Order: sequence, then C-alpha cells, then structure tokens
Amino acid sequence: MAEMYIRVAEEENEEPMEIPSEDDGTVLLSTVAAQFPGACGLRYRSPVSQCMRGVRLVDGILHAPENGWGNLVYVVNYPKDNKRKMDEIDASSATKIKRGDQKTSDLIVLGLPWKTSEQDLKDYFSTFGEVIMVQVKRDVKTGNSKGFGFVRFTEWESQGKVMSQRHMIDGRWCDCKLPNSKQGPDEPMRSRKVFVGRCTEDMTTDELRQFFMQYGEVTDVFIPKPFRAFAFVTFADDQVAASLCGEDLIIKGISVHISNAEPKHNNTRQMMERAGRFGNGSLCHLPPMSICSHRTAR
DNA sequence: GTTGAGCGTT
Repeated sequence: MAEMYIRVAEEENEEPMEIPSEDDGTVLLSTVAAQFPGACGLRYRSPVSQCMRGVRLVDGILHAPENGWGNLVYVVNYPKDNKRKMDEIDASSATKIKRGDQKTSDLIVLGLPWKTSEQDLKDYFSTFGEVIMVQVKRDVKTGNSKGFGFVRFTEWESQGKVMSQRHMIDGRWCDCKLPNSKQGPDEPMRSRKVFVGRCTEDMTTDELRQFFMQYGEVTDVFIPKPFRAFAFVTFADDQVAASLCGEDLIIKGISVHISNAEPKHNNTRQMMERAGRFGNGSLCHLPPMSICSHRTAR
C-alpha cells in the first residue's frame, strides 16, 4: 500500500496534522502520541449521524472506520479530559467509573479433570456469560494439566454467579474462587511506576508501551533481561499508575497482573540503567543482578 | 504412563 496519511487535530476546527498509517491501513496509537503526547485515542464526527464516534482501539492499534479513514479530521482523545469531567461530575453525584468494584477479575478454577482443555473450559463457562480469557495451567515439560486454571468474564454478574456455586466439569466438581495472589484494596503509594506480573517472553517494550498508553502517557517501559516474566511501566501521572494497581489486564490474550512497583534498595542500579540509555537507544551493559527482590507477601 | 490440595515461570 502506498504511504497514506490521516488528518488529526487537537480540536475539531483546529488545523489538522497528517499522520502516517501502517501498511495494513491501521494507525498506531504511538504514532499519534508522537505528535500529540498523552493521546489515548481518536474520535471523529460521523458524516451520517453527525455524532462524534470513537475509533476502534485494540492493543494500541487504531482501526479505520467502515469506509476507511477517508478525508475526515480525527480529533485526539486525552485521558485527562475524562478525569476532569469525572471530577466535575462526582463532586455532586456518585457516578461510578471510579475504577474498582464493578470490574471483573480472574477466577481460579480448582479441581479440574486432567483431561479438561481450555476449549472445554470456554464452552462450559460461556453458559454463564461472555468469557474473555481461559487458561489451564500445565506442567511446562510434559504439558499435562495441573488440574487448575483461570477464567475471566466480561460481566461482573457472570463472575458473581459462577463464584456462588459449584461446577460439574467433565465429571468432576470444581470450585471457582478469587485467587489469593491478588491483594485486596491496598494503599495507593505515590509511585508513577507499576509492576506488571505474568508477562510472556514475546511481549516487547513497544507492545507494552502501545498497550498501556490507553491509560495515560507512558514515560518508560522496562523489561529485565534475561526473561523474568515481569516488567515495569512508568506513567507520567502517578494517579494513572495508582488506578491500575490490583487489576488484571489482558495483553495479547494473556492476563497480566498490575501491582505497585516496590522501590526496594536497588534504585541505584535502575538509575544507572536509565543514565546509560542515550540517543542510540541502547542500554549500557551491567553484570546480572545477584539477588532480585520482588516478593509479595502471602 | 503416577496425582487431587492448591494459587498464575515476581
């Protein structure tokens, strides 16, 4: 596909800027954010309905409307706009959106038959509502099921129903509970950095940045090497970081867990790593850390 | 090739 540009502006009748699309016709949120720092999405006025419409955003990738991008002017969305509106609103009414109670989280499924597959789980739990994630935990070497897994629903109601009863799955009684890996309502802790647990090896810093951008401006993404199944994401705004703590988010189909990044003692090293990252984007080499200290109390 | 309370390669 020839190089293509879409028109993006800060406000509807301001001078638009042309922003390049990808080869497949999508536009990366990061490309938008490169010109409009802090952007979390796009909207446009539908020529048909005359209403503002949101542009579909999946994992940091903006998808063109039905009839392509066309010549419309797209307007940048910022997370801060919502926050301001929210503050204005919940000064008087107690509107939710406040992030917390109504959101679903992963449920652990205990007692699965060895033979039960993810498809089996999905088929079974779909009778309770839309399922957005299932996992069967397996032995890495043998691939055998460990007899438990996880499920995540779209609707809070489905989750409640599923937790309130026992389940006959492939001939065994199973229980669904809130996993205890998740800490309850915790103290915010004024950090702009969050810990992202349960990362997979194929997640790149770019992809993480793409993903977390939708919540607010991302200032840093750090993935320890060699692979250690977690990452750190730093936001420009500590409130954004705080709002994500305790949540399970789904990146590339994988459920990751967000918690507050505990500073611990090895700050000097992190500062050195930051200092070593210069124009060429490469990282200065440091000897492997002898002891890593990221335990959560259990 | 086994097993049956647990907690997701922090």
